[in-house]
Amino acid sequence: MSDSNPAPELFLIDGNSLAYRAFFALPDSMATADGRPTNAIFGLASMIVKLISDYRPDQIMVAWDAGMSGREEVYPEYKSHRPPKPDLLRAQWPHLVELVEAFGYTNIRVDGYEADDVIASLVAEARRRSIVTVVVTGDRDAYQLVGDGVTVMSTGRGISDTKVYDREAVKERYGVYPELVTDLMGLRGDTSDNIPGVPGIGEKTAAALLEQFGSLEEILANTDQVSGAKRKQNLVEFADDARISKELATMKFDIDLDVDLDRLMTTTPDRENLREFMRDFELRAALNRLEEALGESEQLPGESEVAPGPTEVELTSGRVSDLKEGPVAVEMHGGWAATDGEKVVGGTGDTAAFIEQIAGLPLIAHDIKAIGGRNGMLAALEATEAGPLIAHDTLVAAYLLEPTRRSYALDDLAVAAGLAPSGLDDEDGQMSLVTGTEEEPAASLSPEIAATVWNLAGIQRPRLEENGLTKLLEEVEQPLIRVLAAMERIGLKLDRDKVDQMKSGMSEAISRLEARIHDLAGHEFTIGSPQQVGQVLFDELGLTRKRRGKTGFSTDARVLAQIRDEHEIVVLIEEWRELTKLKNTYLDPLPKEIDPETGRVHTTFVQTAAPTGRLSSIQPNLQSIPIRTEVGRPLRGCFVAEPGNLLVSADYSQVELRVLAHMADEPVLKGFFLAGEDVHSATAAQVFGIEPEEVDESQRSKAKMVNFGIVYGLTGFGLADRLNIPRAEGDEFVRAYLERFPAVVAFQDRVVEEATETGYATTLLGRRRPLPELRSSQAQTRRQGVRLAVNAVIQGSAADIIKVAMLRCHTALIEQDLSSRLVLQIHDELLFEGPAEEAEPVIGLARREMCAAYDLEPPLEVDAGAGPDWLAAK
DNA sequence: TCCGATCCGTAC
DNA sequence: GACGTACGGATCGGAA
Repeated sequence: MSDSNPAPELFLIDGNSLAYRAFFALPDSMATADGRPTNAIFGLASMIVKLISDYRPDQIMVAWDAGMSGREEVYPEYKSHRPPKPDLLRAQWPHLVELVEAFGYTNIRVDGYEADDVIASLVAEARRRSIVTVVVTGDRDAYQLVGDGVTVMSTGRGISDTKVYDREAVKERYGVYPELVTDLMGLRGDTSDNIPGVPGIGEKTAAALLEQFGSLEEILANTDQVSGAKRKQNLVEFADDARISKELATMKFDIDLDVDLDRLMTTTPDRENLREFMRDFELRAALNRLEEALGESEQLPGESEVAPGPTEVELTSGRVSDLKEGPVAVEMHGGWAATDGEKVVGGTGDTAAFIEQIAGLPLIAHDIKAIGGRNGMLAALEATEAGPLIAHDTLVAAYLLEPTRRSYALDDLAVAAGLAPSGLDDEDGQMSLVTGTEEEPAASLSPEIAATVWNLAGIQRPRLEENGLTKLLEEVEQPLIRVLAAMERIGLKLDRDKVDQMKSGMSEAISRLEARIHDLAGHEFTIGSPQQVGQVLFDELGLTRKRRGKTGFSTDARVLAQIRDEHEIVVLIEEWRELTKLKNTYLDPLPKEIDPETGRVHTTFVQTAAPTGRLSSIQPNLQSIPIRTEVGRPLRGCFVAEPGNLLVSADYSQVELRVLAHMADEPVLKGFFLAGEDVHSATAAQVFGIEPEEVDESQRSKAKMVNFGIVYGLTGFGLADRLNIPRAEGDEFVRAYLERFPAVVAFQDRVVEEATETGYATTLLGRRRPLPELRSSQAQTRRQGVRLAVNAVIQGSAADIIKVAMLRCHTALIEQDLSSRLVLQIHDELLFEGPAEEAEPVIGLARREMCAAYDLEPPLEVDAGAGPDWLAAK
């Protein structure tokens, strides 16, 4: 917008558009403490606050859909493929209207009409009264309204990035002026509204044609002059579609609104009402910004925990010693910077000196493990006399507060907390500075980042406290950062020669399989394409279709196993899949991960990936190295100890079932473990009502699946599907199991009840997973919530336990002056490497520390072994 | 050419 | 129409 434009007076918001945008842009985990979803409410509130803060408008009006404006009569398919409103959005819908009321602004809906037509008619009215108007929407049709005192503020991917379009901006973006926007839409269509347009004509082509001919009708009248035979033909063939599409995209300016704009322009917000509403929905950040914008800093009860800290960043010097005593927020991307909450110090060079200075200080940082890479800040601090002291990691804290967040990028967290973004781009967890400019070199952002980290930490502290997460953070997750960093640094040796040996002959074997498969199919096809495999198996060869997915019939391993006898091609495809999987996923990529510096592979553990509390492993993922099949298992043997060293593997026996027995206080299940019985056989004996010694392998295997299923939130249907038995039998199994273990049922009920009540499931160590699903109006979603709740508690508690075990093992190794070290964690297994002579003591140490990690009833048990490679160690 | 959705398969 | 949690490879189709 140019400077000469007068200040806007009226903002017209397309409520439907904004609500949907906000809903999909913001995490659906966003909810009040009692579990009511708020992401759309927050998004709309934020937008209104932004408008107030940036423009001080005289009036804001929000229009809502109340029909289709008759478009469905012109074109029955209009918006017909839209999925129904998601439950979590539906739940918020009435409150969106309330929100606008609480602001004291006007909701407007006209029966039978869509929001954008209401807006168009309001725009017409505003024009007549010379009111400068901004239309706020994510709907691109609205550009037709631009001009003559009217602009369109368009919301982008996030709700916060907006752009205001005037005539020239529309032309620049779409290649046409506003009056031709509907012609453009007619040509290109709009998939989101199910408007067809002309095939093969996209935005660029449409704009070029309009440039050339002047209008849609001119184009359609002169198709003979259009270049390209196919395009010409399509224009003739789909001319009517284009006309209908244009009509559908054309907004109605002539709805009888029956509103007195002049009177509405003078309404004022009721502030107390608004505060009450925002408090109820816990929209702290939006409220804070509003208060700030309105220059009223009066604090609300319970809202006094405002972050201290530097709001303006000004470098005072380049020495950390100029900071006062206490925690410092540190940053080291590009340049370096540190702040004590009052002043910020920073510089560009000599990070080594900086590290020296912060050693031993309580540090606040965002993802300290990643700062400077694997041999970065933490490694350097470990090498100093005083070592690192992690007082607060904003990444890990954010994860405990909101374990289902999609993004933990610093600026996303900052913005969500109501802070100004720092300008850092750490989308993929790898922080990098946004592109600097000539005047503003990128490195100069370090001070802003440090200040943002400090402020964010200040907001997180009281929230952690309120949610009982401080102890978990300070005693488990943050200490674990150093352990994980050490594991990543040490890495694990991969024997390249052994991998090459496994690979030898594999390409030839795959080629032979391919040739035979094509031969049997009678033609060549892409075996790697499930779609084409499905066509060959089901359409051409007529084999039995089992399950179907979104796009076609499934060809996954379980289906293939079931139709193995119907045609010899099936086994060949199974073999081809197994070999190509092994080669493409492991044998080919893994050797590339060997670091030339160390000769070892160094995974990265992600502490914030799984909402249950589990770790994940990436680049490479060493938590999914094959072990179950003959073909894959030898790969474990390729991971070896250095000469003179051994690997020690120690894994919990049935940790999740023990956690279940403990938490459910289930006497029979506990009895199995206490008596040292085979839990699956014992379960089978119970469920089938026979003696343990009578249990056959098939019965044991079924009981095993049930046991696993319980941990995952068993259903009869799911079990039947997996055991390949009728639905009724699956139900019967589940019924028989639950009848024998009534305490398990009580436990599940308890978990679900508590989670429904509080909005989250809680593990042994107080880790929380929000479960908005349980409050859904849809039964299917609620059932999913039940499964998630049960699983979050069991899997999450097991994750808690092994994290404690890792800390204990790490500490014990150092205290006992052993040089063996942890190298991997695979959920219930710890892998160590060290001198061969330490193997026995390390096995003992691992057993002790892992068993002592948590006092369960039945107690934890550990199997451990040592060997020159990972396969031999188990 | 790139990116996201989908399917699939590996681990626990 | 998934009984949970991950990561990663391949294909495919749409957008650029």
